[in-house]
Amino acid sequence: MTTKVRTRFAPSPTGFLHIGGARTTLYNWLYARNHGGKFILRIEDTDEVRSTADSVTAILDSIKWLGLDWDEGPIDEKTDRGPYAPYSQMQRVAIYRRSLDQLIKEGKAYRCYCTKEELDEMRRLAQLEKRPPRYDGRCRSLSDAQRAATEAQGKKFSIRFKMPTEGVTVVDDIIRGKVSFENKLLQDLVIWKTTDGPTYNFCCVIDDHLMEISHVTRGDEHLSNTPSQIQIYYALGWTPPVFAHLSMILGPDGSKLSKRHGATSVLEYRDQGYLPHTMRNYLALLGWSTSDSQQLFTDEDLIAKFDLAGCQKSPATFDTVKLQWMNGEYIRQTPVDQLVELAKPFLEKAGLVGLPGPDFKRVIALEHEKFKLLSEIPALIEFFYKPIALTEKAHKVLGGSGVKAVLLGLAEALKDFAPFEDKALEAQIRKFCEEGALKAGQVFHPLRAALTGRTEGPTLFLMMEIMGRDKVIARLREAAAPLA
RNA sequence: GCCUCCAUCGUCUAACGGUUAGGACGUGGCCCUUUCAAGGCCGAAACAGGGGUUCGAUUCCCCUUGGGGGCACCA
Repeated sequence: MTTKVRTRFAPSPTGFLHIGGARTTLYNWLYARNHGGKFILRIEDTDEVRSTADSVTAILDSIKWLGLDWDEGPIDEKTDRGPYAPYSQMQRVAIYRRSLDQLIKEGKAYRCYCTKEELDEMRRLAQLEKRPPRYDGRCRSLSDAQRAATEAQGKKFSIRFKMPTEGVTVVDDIIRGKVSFENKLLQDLVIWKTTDGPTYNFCCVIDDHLMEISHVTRGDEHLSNTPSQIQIYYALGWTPPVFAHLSMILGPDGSKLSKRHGATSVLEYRDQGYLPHTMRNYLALLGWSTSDSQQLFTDEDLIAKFDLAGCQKSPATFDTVKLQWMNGEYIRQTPVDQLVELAKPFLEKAGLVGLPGPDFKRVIALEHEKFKLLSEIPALIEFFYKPIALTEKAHKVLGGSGVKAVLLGLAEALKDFAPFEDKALEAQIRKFCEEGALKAGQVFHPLRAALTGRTEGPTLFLMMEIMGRDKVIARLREAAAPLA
């Protein structure tokens, strides 16, 4: 019998999709696609105070931008698609309540009347006495009479799940192997809040079972929840899915990746000008690799080769430098027409769209191999469109002796020169050098400085062709004017 | 404090007892070149430490050290 593969990503909408979540999504997606299975998106919004609709939107947008699709789940803020709808937990409360009733009826869960203060005190004492800080089970064996008396006082209650007190629970993890936990260390967790709503560890189990999830792949931080969840599966008479816990992503200083390390939201990477394909490829390699250490993958390649069993157990450091290198690789692989489209929002933002000047396509093609980020395109090409501002180095180059005569001479030599094209221009300018007994460098460097305001930039003559005669002559004269 | 996981170049990683410990990013040098890139070639750079097991350990076991995660009526 073959089990069909069904994976899921189940974010709680309390913020943006961060890099770690993106990788978890990617791995689930890859695994499902690799096995011809389904990838499900489920929204875990049981935290009523922190969950927001904006977060749901941001998460959906992030996953879409990454270029990943899901077979079941919310398709927008209002609509769900798939046979197990709804896919947002707050719309599934009636379902959880049925399982809750079952557990209570079978004596596997009980009412707990402890207040937050009592629980805090319990934890504090336990810590003090160097015992594991866990709920001591004081409401577990209340008699009916005690219960009635307590409730007569109008005390509110939560509902706790009775964990086994002996034996071990073994988590069989694809990545980590068998991990055992002593049951006496598990605590009776709250599965239903005082506010009459379900908690994460409860919903998660029920949904993964009902949605027939075959593989639960999630972050390392959930590993210690897993034995408790497994016990809930057992209590409900269900078989747990296969688990895979991914190691964390760390910042450059070795601590958990967070805001102080820079961008953590997927959307920020979009806004910085990374390509979705770069993110997919880079994230895939952060904790997973092929035995030949292949670096660049097409999506088909990635789907074909990806395997959860090959994932690294140790945490990985997120390296922006390598990310940028990879983005440069993929930008170079992008056809110019497409690159122009991708650059549009950035050109727009920089105020270059609509200004007189050459076609973006020619300019972008000219500098194509230089871009590492889409966001740096405007700065590298803006001298074609905006008045130039001299960098310090360029200023120095123009201040050299004899530069004024060179610039004016060039303006004269080019003012009627035709055709105003790459090769012809090069021949003409080299001739100009010869006639003036000038070294190429003595002419090329001031020329570049005058035309671009900088000392580095695109290949000179093709750039002049694209810039056009009028602008070239004007800038030569403009640069020469203030010189002695 | 308790539970649990992890440990190869600066970083991501390969190695499934026997290798000159391989690749990639970054880095150093050279080449190409009007500049900056891109590209090509060459180089430096790692098995955390200590015990075992074994003819032989980066690889298996134990301890130490270091790091991560968890210990909520948050997910």
